[in-house]
Amino acid sequence: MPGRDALRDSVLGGDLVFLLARANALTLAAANAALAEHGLKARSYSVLALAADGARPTQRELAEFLRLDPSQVVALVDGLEQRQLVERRTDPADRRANVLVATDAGRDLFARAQQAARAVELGLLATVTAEEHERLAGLLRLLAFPD
Amino acid sequence: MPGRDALRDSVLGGDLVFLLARANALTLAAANAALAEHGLKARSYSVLALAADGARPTQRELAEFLRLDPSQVVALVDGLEQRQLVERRTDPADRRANVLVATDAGRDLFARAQQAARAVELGLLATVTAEEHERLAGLLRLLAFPD
DNA sequence: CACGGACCGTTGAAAATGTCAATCATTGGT
DNA sequence: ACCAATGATTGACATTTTCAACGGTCCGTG
Repeated sequence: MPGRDALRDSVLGGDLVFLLARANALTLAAANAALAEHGLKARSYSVLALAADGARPTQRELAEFLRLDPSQVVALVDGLEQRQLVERRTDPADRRANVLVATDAGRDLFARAQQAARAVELGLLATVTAEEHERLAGLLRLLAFPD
Repeated sequence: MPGRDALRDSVLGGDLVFLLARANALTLAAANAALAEHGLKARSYSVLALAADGARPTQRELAEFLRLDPSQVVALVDGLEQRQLVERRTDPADRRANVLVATDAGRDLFARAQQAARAVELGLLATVTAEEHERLAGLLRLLAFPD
């Protein structure tokens, strides 16, 4: 029987793809748990966040940014729109496209949910200095946005 | 119309959970593409890896380590066993448990797949020094294994 | 020793996600 | 004015996730 962490010291222990997958699974679960009290999940929180800070993204931009199929964005936006947290406005510059805008209620909810999200993030990295925290974010950005 | 990266500079740009999700999605896709020529995906590669380096993990240990439901491990191991890459041996110390062992063919395939995996990882972090690469792995380990 | 509760692997079903093609309205270039 | 390309939407389909139930085994307690 391998000790509790014989596996951790195996080849996969240095495998970035695996570490990313596992870290993602754990943090996603933590985030979903914290967002649940606001009726959100990481996905809907992300959409609300982008709508709330005035970037006025189209659904296609949302899909690309969140790495979702456009049809998944439809469902996500439907949910938020039914709760009156977000509005679809047809883009005056391109009437095929919908631009997402948060309602006042949406911004309010986001502000509260964001605190929960921040608390989770700090909890996850409680053992690390703010400097290392930022370094991690920077390295992840490199992986998340390879230009 | 937000510039190509107005979204990137939004609140989510500093959201660790989001960055992890996106980085995971991209690296997973890259890894799956590279492993496909060996008939593997990231999941089956991980199982094979753990079987191949002699840790002799039980399926339950595999499930916990890979953050999968035990029933998913069944399917994964079934696939590898049918291809004779891996064997189930009932643990002599606990006859309820199966211990996973790679066959010679399994170890061979793993050796080849591992090269592909390493190449992907280096490609993903090509813009970064080896030191930063290792620092990233270390920080991810903190998130992936919060003890 | 026998019992009973806990645990391992397996199965099967249900729910959630992901992927894809087809469609309609609109755009932009020729 | 045409037509290929694009954004959103729908519906179908595959894959993945999650859960409950089961038979076999283990182990501590009576």
